[in-house]
Amino acid sequence: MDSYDEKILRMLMANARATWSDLASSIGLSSPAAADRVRRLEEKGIIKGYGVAVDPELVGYFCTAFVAVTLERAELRSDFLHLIDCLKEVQECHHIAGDYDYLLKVRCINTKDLDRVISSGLKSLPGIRTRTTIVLNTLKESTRLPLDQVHPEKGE
Amino acid sequence: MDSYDEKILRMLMANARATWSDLASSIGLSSPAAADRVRRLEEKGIIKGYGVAVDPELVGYFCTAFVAVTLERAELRSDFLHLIDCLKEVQECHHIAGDYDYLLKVRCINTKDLDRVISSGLKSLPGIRTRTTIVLNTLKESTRLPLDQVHPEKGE
DNA sequence: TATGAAATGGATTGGCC
DNA sequence: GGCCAATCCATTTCATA
Repeated sequence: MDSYDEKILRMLMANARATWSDLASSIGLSSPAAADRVRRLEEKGIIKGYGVAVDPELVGYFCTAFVAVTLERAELRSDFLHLIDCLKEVQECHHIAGDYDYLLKVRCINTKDLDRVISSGLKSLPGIRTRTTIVLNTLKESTRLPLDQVHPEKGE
Repeated sequence: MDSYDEKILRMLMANARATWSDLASSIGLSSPAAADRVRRLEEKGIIKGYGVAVDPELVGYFCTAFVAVTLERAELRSDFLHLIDCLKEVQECHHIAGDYDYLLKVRCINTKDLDRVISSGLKSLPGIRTRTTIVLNTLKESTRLPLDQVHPEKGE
């Protein structure tokens, strides 16, 4: 992870479909060298994959919500994690400190669809307690890391 | 937005660096047709961009938190939104229903860095109240939309 | 690990349906 | 809107440092 790698990550964060030659010239290396570095970043697991940012509303997803979850019995944990894995509407699942155990980010078609995910999906487990926070409007949503301070000793 | 476009989005969500010919053959079109469709999806705003998924911990970001924010006076709103825009550590900002006004997702180097973002960043505004929830572990984090039910009438 | 040149293969353009 | 064919350009490989 030197400054070339940082530039590569920054470039790919801005446009993952950039050609190797664009990538290479923008960071000041030859194409083979840039491609080699990207392959190594992939092998190290620093680059986990490439994706596309789709406007959720333009494809019919009008409802975003955060669902805080508490499991009333510890035995539920593995069932819960499996359920989360299967529910495509659950985009994120974080184990959190505080009053609740997990925080989920859920993306649905509308509130009726959210009801389905919560009532037929999550609540299909017994001893699960939820608190849902509806998102009224999303003002910022970036998958980019700050990348101001990359720790070089990591990822080697 | 017909079934070809849906397949394109699904393919790009899985690997945005796929070549045109891979993309084309996987959806059953010729390369120029596939490239045309992607260009149209970009023009319509359905595709907002392409990105790379970087492992946060492997580049030194060990702390994720959700910060709920309440603004005590409505006049703060524009200053707050400008601040959010500038703070690179704030990856997401959602206007929410409920006890708090906004929910932020924040990605930092460590808890000390989180303290800096909250104390010197957010709290630099007067009348702002926050409640921070630390993420202990992230079990799922995908930027993919479910895309099970694309509304064809939208995005035309 | 980087470079440069050669060979390969994919992307783009234009004509046509 | 899509296909095919031809041109053009990017990627990959290999030899070298």
